Amino acid sequence: MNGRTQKISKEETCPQKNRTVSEGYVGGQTFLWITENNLTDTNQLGDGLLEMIVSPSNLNRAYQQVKRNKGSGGVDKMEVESLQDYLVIHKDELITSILQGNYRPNPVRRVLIPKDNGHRKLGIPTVVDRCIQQAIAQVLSPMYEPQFSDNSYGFRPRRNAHGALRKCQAYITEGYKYAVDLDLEKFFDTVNHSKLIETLSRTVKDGRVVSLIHKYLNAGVQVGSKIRTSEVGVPQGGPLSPILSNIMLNEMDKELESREHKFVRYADDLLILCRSKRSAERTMSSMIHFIEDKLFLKVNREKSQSAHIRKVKFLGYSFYKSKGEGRLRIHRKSVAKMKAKIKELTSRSNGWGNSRRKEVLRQYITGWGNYFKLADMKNRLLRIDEWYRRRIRMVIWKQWKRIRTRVKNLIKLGVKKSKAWEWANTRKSYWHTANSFILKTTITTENLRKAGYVMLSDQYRKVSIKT
DNA sequence: TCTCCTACCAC
RNA sequence: UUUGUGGUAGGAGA
Repeated sequence: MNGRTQKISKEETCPQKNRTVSEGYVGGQTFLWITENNLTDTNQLGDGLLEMIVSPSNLNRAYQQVKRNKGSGGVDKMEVESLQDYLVIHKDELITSILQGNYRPNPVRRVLIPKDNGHRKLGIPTVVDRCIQQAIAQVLSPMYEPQFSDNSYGFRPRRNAHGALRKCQAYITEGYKYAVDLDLEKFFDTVNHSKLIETLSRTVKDGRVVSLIHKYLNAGVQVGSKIRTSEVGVPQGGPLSPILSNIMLNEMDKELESREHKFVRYADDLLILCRSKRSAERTMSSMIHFIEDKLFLKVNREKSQSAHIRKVKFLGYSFYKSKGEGRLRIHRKSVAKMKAKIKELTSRSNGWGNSRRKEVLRQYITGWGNYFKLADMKNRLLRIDEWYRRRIRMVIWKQWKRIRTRVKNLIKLGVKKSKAWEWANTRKSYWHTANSFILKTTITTENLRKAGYVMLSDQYRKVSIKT
């Protein structure tokens, strides 16, 4: 199964490794291996932002990123494998049409993916558009990073969910026991274009860049063979979308900061910490007002609440306070999800082979345990482990039961008793060794306790890294 | 120490 | 069945 991937990586890494052979005649641009065939036009680098975006080094980095992600194609069905060939041929006309302002992005391909409730709408741009969007994002990111809030953690370099959770924990320790949990309804679909463009042009002074981004917002979606225009929303699926969402919601962050609220935001998930129930309620209604009237976004009132910190769910965790300190625990929905997944992996994965099943389980458990390692849960860890062991035993028992009924049927049909039981025992020992192997080696206390130890060492690391 | 690749997890 | 960030494990190399 990994023969294919090895082959691909060999084929694709070789030209990159060998790129230095051309160093002699292409001078300073050698590291841009897309352009090494035709780089007569590299001295168009000005100080304009658009020129920075279409500069060979930036476009090259963007291309590399798009290729690395190995996403599927957009409406033109071009895949990332053929992207390089396309770019070396059409790079010049692409760049000039972008610079002249007559580049028209393709509409995005509509893909629906199942979510917990309902489905999520994705808009997948063509691979070429993903490159250009990535190039824009790469230039915008360093411009915006300094002005983004310290309390915003989603979609940002060197920031993660764990940082957001640590911050919540710190606020709770400081005595903020009530929280406003605001859920922005279908955030990506409801972004108001003119508000976003207005916010954008406050920082992005190059009007051509703003207009290019505007074109991406207006590119529309293709459903079947029809192209539908998009007056609101930013397509969920483009490299530009995450930073645009942060640019939009940075306005909200600034408002919260000017009101001196304690808050933590992860993408469109917002938690405002308050000292009292009354102030939480007041904050919630005034922030809903602000978000809907000033930012023209919609707040999902059913999912939003102001409540004691024990009741809120944030990034898969929930909170409580013990001995004056804020603590984290795994929200029960996350535990339920994990159980469902393990159930699926242990029972419905027939025909996968045992080593494969063991490997998949190990990967899932380590990933899961690693994400939820911030939770205070020695007891919880052991409970999960116990549950898992019972689950495996049950699977073994069920299989044995199935074998026994089958043996009885065979005897009824006239098969010799000894022959039937001999067969049964070989089946039994097969299943038993298969499953007890998993029981012993995959998860168990060792693996889960390891997650607990990692948590402790991580606290040390966290202190030193996190300034 | 660093670079690159794969796989998985969370949001 | 997509994008982004971060994390974990494994592999190849100097």
